[in-house]
Amino acid sequence: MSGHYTRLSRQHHDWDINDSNVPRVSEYNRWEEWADGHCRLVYPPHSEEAKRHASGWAMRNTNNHNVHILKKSCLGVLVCSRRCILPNGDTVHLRPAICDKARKKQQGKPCPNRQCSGRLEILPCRGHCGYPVTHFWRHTEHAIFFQAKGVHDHQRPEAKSTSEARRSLGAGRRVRGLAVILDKDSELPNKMSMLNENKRPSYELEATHFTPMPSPSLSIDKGYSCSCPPFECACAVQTQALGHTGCGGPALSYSTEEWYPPTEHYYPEPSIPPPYEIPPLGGDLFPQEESPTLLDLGSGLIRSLKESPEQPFQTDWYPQDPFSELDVLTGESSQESSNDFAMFQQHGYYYHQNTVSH
DNA sequence: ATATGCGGGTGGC
DNA sequence: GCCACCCGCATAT
Ligand SMILES: [Zn+2]
Ligand SMILES: [Zn+2]
Repeated sequence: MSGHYTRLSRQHHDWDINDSNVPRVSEYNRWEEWADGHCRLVYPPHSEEAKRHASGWAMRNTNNHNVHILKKSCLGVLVCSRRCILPNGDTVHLRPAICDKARKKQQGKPCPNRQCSGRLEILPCRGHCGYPVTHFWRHTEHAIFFQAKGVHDHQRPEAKSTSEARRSLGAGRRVRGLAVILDKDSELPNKMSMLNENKRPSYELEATHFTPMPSPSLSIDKGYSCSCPPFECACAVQTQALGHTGCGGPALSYSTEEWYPPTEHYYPEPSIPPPYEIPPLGGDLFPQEESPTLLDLGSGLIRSLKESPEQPFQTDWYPQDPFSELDVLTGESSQESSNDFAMFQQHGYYYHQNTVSH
């Protein structure tokens, strides 16, 4: 925080969140809700969003055992197991709850598209060497540094505001209005006898949410290298140059004390296939009882174990809550009855450890 | 109830 | 040691 600084008229990220000394910038980036790709941004110390470590992506705290740097990892997106297309052409891409307990309740719920028999499931993020994209936050007197690693290989979840709106609507009272659009049975509290199996989440309003494509951004990254296999990895991608969303802000001049030599080497991996596609219907991935439905979750232990080999990196969906199925999505429609078991195991694994690695 | 953070602890490499 | 994660606990909405 003191001493001399070397002026670098270079570009914005010549620093790394792990550097012992981060630069003192003279210009800040504007808030980037959907920062994607390997990027580094510097926000003003009073930026509300930055102070909240917010993001459009559903990021959860992770324990990196580093009190100076907050680390978060992406939870992916909540999609329909059948990848259905809504009447308006949109797809289901809800926001995974950050709270573990709430997230577990989301899974297995019926697809909000009442014409669809699918169920909601988490599409884990594997944008960083097969692992979830990570965000790092570091505060200094003069700025809040942000660094992301990896390229989301899934659609953007609905905005946080939308998610919150829904939650507040459905939580306390009976879902009305929006939910009614596509939803019908949810209107009736229908006693608690029924499992949330029948109640569709009040996610209908998602139907109008626009979807900006996954994050196909392909670009060259400078100053960043990834050690994962060329195939299947796009960690090194830096969205910055995209006019789109990635990060990258306009030049930001600042001075710093150190600068590490960038190691050029990235993998121009083609974008990930869009998660949204015409519903296979036929050879679907989930033959009905195979999908992580509520019931399945109940006996999920078995399921996850036997299917795990398929996924070298399954982030988090560890079906272990035998009751998650009975409950509803988020506050959706608090069935005033079935709540007892809800208070089962609640945790919210937030992990974070050391910061950025490669 | 859910969002966020914290931090000890485990297990793999 | 690094790192992804588990898990209980605390605080604020
Ligand atoms: Zn569907
Ligand atoms: Zn992601």
